[in-house]
Amino acid sequence: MKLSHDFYLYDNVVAIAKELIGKVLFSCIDNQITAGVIIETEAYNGTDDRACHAFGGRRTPRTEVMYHPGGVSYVYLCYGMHHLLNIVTGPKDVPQAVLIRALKPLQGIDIMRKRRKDKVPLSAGPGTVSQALGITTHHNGLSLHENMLWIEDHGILFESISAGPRIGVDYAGADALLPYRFSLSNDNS
DNA sequence: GTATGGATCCTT
DNA sequence: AGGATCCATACG
Repeated sequence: MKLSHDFYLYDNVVAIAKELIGKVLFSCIDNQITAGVIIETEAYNGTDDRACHAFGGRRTPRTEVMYHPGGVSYVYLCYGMHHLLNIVTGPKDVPQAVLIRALKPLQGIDIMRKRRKDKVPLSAGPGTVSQALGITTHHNGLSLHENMLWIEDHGILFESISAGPRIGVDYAGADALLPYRFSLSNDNS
């Protein structure tokens, strides 16, 4: 079943980023259901996090959705060509989000391969995750309690989850070193 | 209005 | 190791 409102509203994006490892992300786009187990995430922790788009309270048309109550999508274009999928968390007006960086494909794998044009990896790396699921900026601001994009708890537990610095945020100075990236420690592929 | 650079991916 | 590729943002 879908994760509850409370799961997303908890005011601790780092804890949520870790808890999302092992949950199952679904999309139903163009009448095609695809899903995968979340195996890598990163937390972006509000106005005090230099790596966060909402650092310093920046509120623009792009970042607006991060200020919504948790439980909606935040999709934006990176490097002019990659759509990156984030999950907004925390209370209203607290701009926190979790970047989904990698999935273990679970359902609709043929569809995912087709969307990826048979390239590998199928869904490891934030740009490829969105592509495999059919996510674009058109899917920004979707509620995860509806039937286009949602996350379920299938009771999957992993023995050890490792934390480390986030990828590609060197510009964030000391904040780039924070252990806000979570992934599986050992290969369970 | 212009300028700048990025939460990346893919091929060499 | 480097090119692709273009929007969002910041600045004037």
